[in-house]
Amino acid sequence: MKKISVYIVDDHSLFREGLKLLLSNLDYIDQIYEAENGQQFIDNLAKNPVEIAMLDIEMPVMNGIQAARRAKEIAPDIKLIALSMYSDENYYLSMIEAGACGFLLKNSNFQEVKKAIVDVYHDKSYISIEILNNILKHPQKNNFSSFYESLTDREAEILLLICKGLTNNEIANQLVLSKRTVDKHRENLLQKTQSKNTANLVIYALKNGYLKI
Amino acid sequence: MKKISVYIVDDHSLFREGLKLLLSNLDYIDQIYEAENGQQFIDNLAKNPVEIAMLDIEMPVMNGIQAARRAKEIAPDIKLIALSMYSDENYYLSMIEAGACGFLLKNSNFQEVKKAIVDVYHDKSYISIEILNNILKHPQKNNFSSFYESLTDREAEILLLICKGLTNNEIANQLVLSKRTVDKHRENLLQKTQSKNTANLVIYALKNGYLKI
DNA sequence: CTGTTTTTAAGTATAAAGACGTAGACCGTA
DNA sequence: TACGGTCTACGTCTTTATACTTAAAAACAG
Repeated sequence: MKKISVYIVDDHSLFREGLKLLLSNLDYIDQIYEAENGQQFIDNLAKNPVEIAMLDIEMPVMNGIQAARRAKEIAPDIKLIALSMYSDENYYLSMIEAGACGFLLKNSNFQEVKKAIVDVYHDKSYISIEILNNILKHPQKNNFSSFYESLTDREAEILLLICKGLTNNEIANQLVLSKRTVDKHRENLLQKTQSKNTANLVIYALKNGYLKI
Repeated sequence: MKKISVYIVDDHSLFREGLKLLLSNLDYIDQIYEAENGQQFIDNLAKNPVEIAMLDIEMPVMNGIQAARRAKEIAPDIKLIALSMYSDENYYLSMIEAGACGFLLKNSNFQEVKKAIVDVYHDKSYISIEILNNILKHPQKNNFSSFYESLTDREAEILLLICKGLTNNEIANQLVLSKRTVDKHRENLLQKTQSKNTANLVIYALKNGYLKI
């Protein structure tokens, strides 16, 4: 079997180092490159071509979804494996659409990682059983409607400020808008996210990667 | 030098496996045990005594702070290293109070991990420079006042319901209380947690382990 | 250029939250 | 028993948030 080169893209250095060491012990793994965010990965992908990239979804600077899209533009044949947390459930469809064909939870074991790499390398898709379970348990969270009604940039911006505890008035001042405009954005946010109030909004923001704590 | 046994307590299996492999290559490391949450760690600590435990702060079932307290009860001489994310800044004091004397960010490199283990083993404390920076940048978030005014059981109960998005009226109905009582509890919560509003309360609940998502 | 989405803004309501203060009941303990 | 802390409850007033509607710029894609 031809050896497989791999890119590990994750913002936690320890995680990268550990995974790299685990993979380096496999005889069918060739080069292993690291990047600490999507931007760094994209910037160096041409220089370091790989068969497989393992992408964390939540990362600073450029997240896994954007990175996946760009990677497929640069190297259409690249295979992408998403490394997700439980909390990333709402991103799965975006990742599929961006070209990922492997899905691993970060708390899956190394056996699964190896299987994912081999499967994906052979043009099969791999999804860890926990993720599948998760999707089946929360079908409403993974349907396309919620996916298509994603938040606009402005809405995401305002959502963040709401989560920081600013009132509509304060947000309006900060963004130089009318308070009524912010009122409306907030109302749309509640509707889009199926939230009843501010508390629900904060939880939504957290679960959907808009807010990092 | 006597060899050092280490417990790795983290809910991400891949992270554990990677760190374990990294550590196992060091000649001064003896046994390496793993647990995927605080409960599992505490349950097996007597069976697997170690010099050093590396504790993730945010974990399901039992978090790092509770685990640290219990561990010190079971094995007063154990040395504890907190493995934190950027987001755990509000936990530092709790972790110090719980007995941790090492602080590592998960995106620190393996060099730092090694130094932390050696330092902590020799009764020195170790704190990664990024964490120190972070504390110095946000001194108000790390003061003792908030730490000493911990919440009562009732307050914690009501905090949870607030986070779930219930209104004071709904909470009053659910707990068979007057709405005015819930009003008062909420007011006290805001004061104790130094929060301005519901959004701040939810964030507080998350950062302080009252709420798990 | 045209249709769509996003962003902006406002009117008019009601509901909920937040900021003061006060005070009795209960419970463990010093 | 007396004290401190918690839990309960109420009054009043101000500020914020929520719900419903309408609509005009602005940005953008086909």
